[in-house]
Amino acid sequence: MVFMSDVISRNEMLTSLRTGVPLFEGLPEEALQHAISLAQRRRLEQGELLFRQGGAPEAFFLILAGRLKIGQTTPEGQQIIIRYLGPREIAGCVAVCGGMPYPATAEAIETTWLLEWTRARMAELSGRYPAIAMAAMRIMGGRMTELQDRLRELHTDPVERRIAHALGRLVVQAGRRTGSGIEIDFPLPRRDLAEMTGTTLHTVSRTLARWEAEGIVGGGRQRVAILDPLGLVRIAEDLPAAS
Amino acid sequence: MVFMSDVISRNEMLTSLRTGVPLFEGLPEEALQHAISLAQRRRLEQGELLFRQGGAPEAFFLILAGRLKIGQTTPEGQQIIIRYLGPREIAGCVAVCGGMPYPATAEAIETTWLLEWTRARMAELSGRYPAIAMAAMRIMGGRMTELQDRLRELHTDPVERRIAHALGRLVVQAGRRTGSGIEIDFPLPRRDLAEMTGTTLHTVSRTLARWEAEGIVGGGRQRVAILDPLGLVRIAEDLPAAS
DNA sequence: CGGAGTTTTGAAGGACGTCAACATCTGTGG
DNA sequence: CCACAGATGTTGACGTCCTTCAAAACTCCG
Repeated sequence: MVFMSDVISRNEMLTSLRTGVPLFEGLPEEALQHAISLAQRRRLEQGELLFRQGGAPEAFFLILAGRLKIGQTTPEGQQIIIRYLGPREIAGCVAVCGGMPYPATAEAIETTWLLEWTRARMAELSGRYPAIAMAAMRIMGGRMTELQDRLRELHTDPVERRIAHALGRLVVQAGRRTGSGIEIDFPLPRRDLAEMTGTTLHTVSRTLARWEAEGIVGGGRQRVAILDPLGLVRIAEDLPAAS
Repeated sequence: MVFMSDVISRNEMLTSLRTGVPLFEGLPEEALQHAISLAQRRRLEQGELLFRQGGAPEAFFLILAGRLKIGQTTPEGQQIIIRYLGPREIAGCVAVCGGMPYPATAEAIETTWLLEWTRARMAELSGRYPAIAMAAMRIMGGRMTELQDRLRELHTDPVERRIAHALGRLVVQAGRRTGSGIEIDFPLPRRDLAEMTGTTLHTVSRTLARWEAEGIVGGGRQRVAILDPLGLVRIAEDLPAAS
């Protein structure tokens, strides 16, 4: 990955951002250059927090490389994971666009490079180039839809289906083909999978163990690989076991 | 309510929309007039659907009077309620702003008056007056935060606390002072309260019966009134019973 | 090799859903 | 005005999915 170097040229960065970045969808070249010229580059080590739940919305981020975990903590210390964010995705949009405190905490789960815009600069940009504001709204709309779907799942589906759905989403977002199947491309402890699906690590462990015996998933410590994607879909959608 | 008449003047409507409508926050008078001149007025009877989950995003709405229920249905027919929307709130923003199908279904639970903008007109407006786009983003941000909070609740809180939280939100949104307490100002069957909190009408019934015995809530068929708001907060926040 | 973090597995218990029956209210038509 | 049907709400008994509690095995890293 080109961003892994601290000394890449602006040109290299521009090239990689020109396509596949939802935030810049449909944005003219000149606007893209202007936007990037207003950004700060920033590096975050594994375990570092980018922002904290309840903190003032100071900046808005685009992930160049690495991965963030967005989570919420209850007053009692319970954690849940709202979502993971990877390269080309944005972070902090709810707070910065809405002018409210960050609703969740963002932690780097691996070394992460970001572009950072202050709130003022973001406002300036989205005023000058409406396409950026439109794109941000599209992104928020998509995330909102996903949240609604998860809310429904949590209401209506048993644990097993929720875990299957969560893995399905992770495959789309961070799946990497390997010889025998598709692997989730970052360390994913059972504990985190539990916090994504509203259950306990015990139940996740038991469920994965059963699936492993059935040849649906594999993997080791903090690793999950899907060996039989169709089998997983069958569980997620509660279909009868096709012979 | 002034809107209850089908024959109100444009001036009357303008006056009522000038303040307290989040969508028009900080909008200059001229923009407000322009926006309203582009809108269609529309009336919906109780039980009618405004839009359907999965439908193409045709229009964007501002509620003048009445109330909508936003819900999702699973393929198996299970229902959940995402939220209620009342006067001065907007509907359809996720779909229209994001250019995606409506993620949920909107049903009028009482006779409802709306302003309606087509997708094209909304795009035109938010391009011309960035303040409208900003306001829409603020609103979406707020709703997203609320969804995240509910997701966390559903993961971490027992049923009783979730019902208490749901009632708390309804009080803020649609509470009406009465002699003895605060009443939720629209018909709210146990069934709906269950679909808001991810439980069954049986559990809701049992819980409300217990609270009624403790003097915390009251009400009858499709009616809920909060008699002891502090008691409800105590349950929602899991505080020790203050003497 | 030791220690911390992660995962597995078993057993017990409980919160809440499911099933079932009944009560209550509302509106409709005779 | 009453009877009836249908929707809504109440309540009890029972079962179960999943959490909680507990302990041990495994893995990684210094």
